[in-house]
Amino acid sequence: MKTKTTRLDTLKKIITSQELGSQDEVLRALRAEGYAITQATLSRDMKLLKVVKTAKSDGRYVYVLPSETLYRRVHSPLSNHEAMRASGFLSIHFSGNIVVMKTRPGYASSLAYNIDNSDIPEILGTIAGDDTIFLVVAQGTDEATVKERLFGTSEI
Amino acid sequence: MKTKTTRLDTLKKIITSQELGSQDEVLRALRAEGYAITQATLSRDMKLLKVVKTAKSDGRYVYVLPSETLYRRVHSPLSNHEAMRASGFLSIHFSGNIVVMKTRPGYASSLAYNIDNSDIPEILGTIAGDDTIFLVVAQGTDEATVKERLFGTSEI
DNA sequence: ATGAAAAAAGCATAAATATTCCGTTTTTTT
DNA sequence: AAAAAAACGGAATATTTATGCTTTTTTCAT
Repeated sequence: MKTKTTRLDTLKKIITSQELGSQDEVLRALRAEGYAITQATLSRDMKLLKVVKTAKSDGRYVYVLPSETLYRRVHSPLSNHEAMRASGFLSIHFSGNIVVMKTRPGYASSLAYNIDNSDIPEILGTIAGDDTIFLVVAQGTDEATVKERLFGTSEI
Repeated sequence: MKTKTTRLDTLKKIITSQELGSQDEVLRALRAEGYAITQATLSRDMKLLKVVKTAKSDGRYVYVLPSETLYRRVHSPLSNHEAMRASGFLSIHFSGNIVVMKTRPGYASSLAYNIDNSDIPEILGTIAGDDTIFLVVAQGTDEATVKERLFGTSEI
């Protein structure tokens, strides 16, 4: 389907899953997914999605989605422990029905995005900052269950 | 007022206090504060500070200082009440294991950053918006303890 | 289905931003 | 204190991004 909405979804997927530093690169990624648009349109799409270009510590630039876009539903199951590490995950702590996850700086929103989209019933919702995610879990859910759901094992 | 550090501080101040949409505008604001630099330098400064340009809903662009970079260099051990005031702190309220702090507009992320870096074990994590910070504390931690840790006294 | 109106997207270009290539200053090392 | 190394920043320029204008496509009310 080549509608604008699916293109925007694809764009979001591309931006969260790859580290691209210019609109031309993004454009190529979009082409690879079957969306042939011009840079002008991409610029407008990005403005719409409020995508920002930010500097990484290694001197390169990357596009990132702001947390507003966190609450969208796309379909991508959440990954295993390896993928968690790759996603900047650092630590997890529990306090009542709140889970606090720490990530490497800048990684919180994309990880939260993935968690959101993994549709784990016990996880009611997430809020992400720059390097911290708050996760509200259903009443009565215990640590082991959450870890099991998130990582595939409770041994974290 | 001639060092790079003070210039960066001024830049941060300008970016958090005004809504500027192009480096030229920022450049003029910097000139008004006595820093005559070129766009090239500003671009480098912004890269350093990880400033991002983001779209507002009204179609304009604004520069934003991400919380991660906000206080990398500013290091105040927020221990006393004075320091808290200087950091924009307004109020604190408790609800179970969640603490809600209010700050003057724009100060939340910097204060949260300082709290994060103070490594208080009872505080599991923080998330900041513009003038509000959510803080999750470890189960069983009481108000007095949190205040003691944050302010050096529980009399706030 | 048809024409009017709105939305979307392309093209060309303006505007904005990043970087290369130096000369200069500051800091560090010996 | 001289030599070496690193940091700084400007001018010019390359690169990137935004947008005015126009055409095409879609939507919607008859």
